[in-house]
Amino acid sequence: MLNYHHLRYFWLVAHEGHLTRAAKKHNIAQSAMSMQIHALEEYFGQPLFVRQGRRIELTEAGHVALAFADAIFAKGEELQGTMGALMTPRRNALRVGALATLSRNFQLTFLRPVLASGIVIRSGRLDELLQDLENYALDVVLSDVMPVSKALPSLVVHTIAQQAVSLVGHSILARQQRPLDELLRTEALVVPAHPSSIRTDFDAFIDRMRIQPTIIAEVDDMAMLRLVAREHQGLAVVPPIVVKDELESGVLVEIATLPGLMETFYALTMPRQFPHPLLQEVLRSSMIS
Amino acid sequence: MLNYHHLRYFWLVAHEGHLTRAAKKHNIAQSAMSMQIHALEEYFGQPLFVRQGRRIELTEAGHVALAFADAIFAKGEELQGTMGALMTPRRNALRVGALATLSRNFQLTFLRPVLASGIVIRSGRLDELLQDLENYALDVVLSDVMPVSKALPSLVVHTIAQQAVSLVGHSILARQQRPLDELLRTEALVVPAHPSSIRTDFDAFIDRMRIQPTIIAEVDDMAMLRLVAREHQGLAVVPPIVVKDELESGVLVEIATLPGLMETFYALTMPRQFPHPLLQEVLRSSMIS
DNA sequence: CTTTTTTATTCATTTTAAAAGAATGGTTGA
DNA sequence: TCAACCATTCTTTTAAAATGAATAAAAAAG
Repeated sequence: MLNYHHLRYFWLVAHEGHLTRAAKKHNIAQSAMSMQIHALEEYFGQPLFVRQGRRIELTEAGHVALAFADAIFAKGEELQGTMGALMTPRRNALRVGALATLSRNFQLTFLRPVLASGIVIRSGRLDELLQDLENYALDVVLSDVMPVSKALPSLVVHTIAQQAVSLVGHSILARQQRPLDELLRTEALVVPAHPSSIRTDFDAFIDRMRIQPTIIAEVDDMAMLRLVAREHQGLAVVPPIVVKDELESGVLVEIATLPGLMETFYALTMPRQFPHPLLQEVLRSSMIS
Repeated sequence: MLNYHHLRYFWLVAHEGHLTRAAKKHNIAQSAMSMQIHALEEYFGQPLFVRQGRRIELTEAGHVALAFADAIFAKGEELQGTMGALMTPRRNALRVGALATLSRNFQLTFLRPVLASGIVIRSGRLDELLQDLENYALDVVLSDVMPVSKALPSLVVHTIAQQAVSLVGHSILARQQRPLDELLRTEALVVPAHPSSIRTDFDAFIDRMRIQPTIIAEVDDMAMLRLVAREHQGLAVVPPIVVKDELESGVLVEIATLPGLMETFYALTMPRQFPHPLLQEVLRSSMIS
């Protein structure tokens, strides 16, 4: 019978690339690591690692075994998460993590189909939320930045919406008739703070246009950005959905659209044996086809 | 960390339905079983079994856990099989198991696309071959009977060919002009033996027709059936491919087609993380679309 | 070219986890 | 009501895994 304890050590070392580092990282004597992995190699009847100088590298068999080990331990993690979720009182609720800086209106739009079915929303930083996603403490994370692929290789990225980014401000003078580059040069701007895909794209945009804008406020939270845009006499760089209410009531108007600037929204999930039914529902109704 | 040793015991007991029986079956003290499963329950924070009279039943959480355990241990088995396959000298060869009674011409037709790439063919009974398939000692099993689904729940069944079944015999008198039911009533017949899909269907056919044919030979091996058909003066119930050479040379002729009788060929495989490349090739070129 | 650092391996020893064995107690069905 | 069946619990034994120290091998530094 395959010894999963041996397999786990192999898996740890394979991902670390170094036996000693893996041992240190997990507070295990390196001798223990070495012996258990050798036991596994003996069981398989072939080496999984070859010593390549001061590091160890996977053999062909090692690569095959690692792929299986990845699958096996991913399932184990998912099992743990699912069992944990079964115990929580609101266990049928869809657990949503939302980037704290994300537009609340957007979150609402995304979640509207299942609002009545019970959901739990948590805000936080992307790394925190992804951590919880990985631990199956969350079912989905909403983000407007694509996480670096290295962070979580098994992540599933659903692109659920794209929207233009606009210059928004109070309706004064003949603002809407003035050309875009003049607006950007002369008006005081409120922009999303780094890191945010809008800001990154905006910086690239003004660099292309050779404009040095006057930025008087950088705000990472979209809800805050909305309030600042409402108070301020300058212009805000935001997707219209953020100031939806103000646009409808006429407090703010869309002065111009920033060409080529698109904000993309992602729903990030883990590959699941039993995907949350509500999650499938919202993804189906939100997917960009 | 999830203890896979505990999980395996849970898995064994869950499939057995009885703790004691599972323990006996695997030569483990029932106390050991009980304790390890309790450790798992404690780890999950909830019971996996409830005692229901003299048997134990899975809780809801238990059902969820079992589904994961199935997936995990299936992967483990596949890993073992793959590692074993890596060591064999002809490890790139496609390992084909063929029902011993299957037409050789059919096997050849199926395997022709990859004949040059190295293959290993083994004949045997279906249960033996399926056993080897499950242990990843074979990549594919060719059969003309659909295995009972209970035998191997995870089996993948590819339907790769269907062909008519004919009455074949020497070209004498005006055989080909006589009606089918007269042929079946008066001619001595050579037919495939039980169990075979052709024979089952043939029995149903003659029952519908209310015919009591004179069966003078029952042969399970198609190669043997071919020889018998060639020697014999009566008629053989076979798919034409079995006597392909004789039909082409004119030694035998197709007297009639048996309406509604179809032999179906299946390629049986296990779901694989790394399907054999040659297998994908032959399946692609053989699949009935 | 030698020394130092880093890293894997090996082995004897200790520690921990698992298995066995025996006794107990609850259900079920004859 | 009693015997058969089955799960649980406890103590003891056994096996597996972890440790710690010594060894060996390779790369980097001097």
